Amino acid sequence: MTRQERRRQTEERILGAARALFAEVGYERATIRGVAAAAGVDPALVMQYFGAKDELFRRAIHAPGEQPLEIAPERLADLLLEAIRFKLGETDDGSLALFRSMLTHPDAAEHFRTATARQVREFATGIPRPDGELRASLLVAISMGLTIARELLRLEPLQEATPEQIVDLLRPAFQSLSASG
Amino acid sequence: MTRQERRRQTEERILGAARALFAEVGYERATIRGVAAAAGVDPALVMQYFGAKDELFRRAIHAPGEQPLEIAPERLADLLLEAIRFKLGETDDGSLALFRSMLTHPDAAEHFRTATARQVREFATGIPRPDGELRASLLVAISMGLTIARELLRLEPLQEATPEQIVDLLRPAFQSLSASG
DNA sequence: TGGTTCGCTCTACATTCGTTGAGTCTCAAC
DNA sequence: GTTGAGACTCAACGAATGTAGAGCGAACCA
Repeated sequence: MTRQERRRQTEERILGAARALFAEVGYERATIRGVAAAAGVDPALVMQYFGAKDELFRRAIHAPGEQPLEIAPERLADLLLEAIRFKLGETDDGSLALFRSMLTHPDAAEHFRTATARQVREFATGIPRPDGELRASLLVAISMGLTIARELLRLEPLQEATPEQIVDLLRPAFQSLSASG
Repeated sequence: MTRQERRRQTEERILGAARALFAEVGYERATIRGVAAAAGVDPALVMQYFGAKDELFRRAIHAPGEQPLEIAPERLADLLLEAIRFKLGETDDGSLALFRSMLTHPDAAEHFRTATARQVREFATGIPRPDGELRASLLVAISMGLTIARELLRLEPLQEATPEQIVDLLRPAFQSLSASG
């Protein structure tokens, strides 16, 4: 194995450990030393590779292949429900790290705000109404609340339910919010 | 003014400053020194009165008159929407402090979990169905997501909308989730 | 094979935090 | 008016954290 490969591999291991730790305890309680220990590496190396804790976090929450989903104006509700069903149960640590930290870490909050604003505008094009953006915001708020309650707070009834069950119950709600008529 | 009154008043001032600071920046970033400064008091006094930071937080999030609302089995949706409309725009710092910190502070998470579990059981009695608890959990998750998005993250379209607008848009969703038929 | 680069570690510093114990000052009781 | 209690402050400690710089050892290039 070449030197460059080994270096890249170590960096990826640190990034993975960081993602997991940020997702588990949030930005403030996750320490450089903790990340380094989880990655089997010296804390100074983390600094050397990422410069600062903020930068490490920024890299950690940056999901690799996050392509925007297509919007068919009428089937928006179904598409969103599909996305939620997919995400529930298999939410990636990057997103969880962002969710976990966005209430206490200003950078995380800002990142989420801009990402959400883009998503809201995107959804809103599928809801041709004067209050389209508000409806889209509610859709985002609802799915955010759902992920937080189930994956982070681990509320019992939600955690035990299957994604299909949840999505079925949520369908009327999403349809009424995304109704274009 | 007697000595006891003055003492009580100081304690209340500290508690108010703590509530506000916890609500603004969360448990980890709020410091005893910060609370003390906001209350115009020495940090040591905060310790003397509350013993530890954890205890201060516990006292800060303990809302004074939080009586459980009555549940008329059929009008559950309307009652919940009423509660949401009331809370939106005038959410107390104690609740915001709890929301802000519950993803990163284990004690806050535990407090929220038990409070929510009780609330879910309460709502579930108004939804006589096999999946009543799951439906109730979804209702809680939705209103939590709404409060977080609007009051803590301050997402624009949500913040600009009036409580009435929001409640109106949410009504079908709540009715479908709390439908007892 | 000798030198140099580079991945990586060791040690340490400065800051900030929660927390503590001694001390000060004011007010109430006798 | 003296005394004592209690509200409040001062100064400091120990631990943890982000961060910096020097140094080590092995892999690469000549």
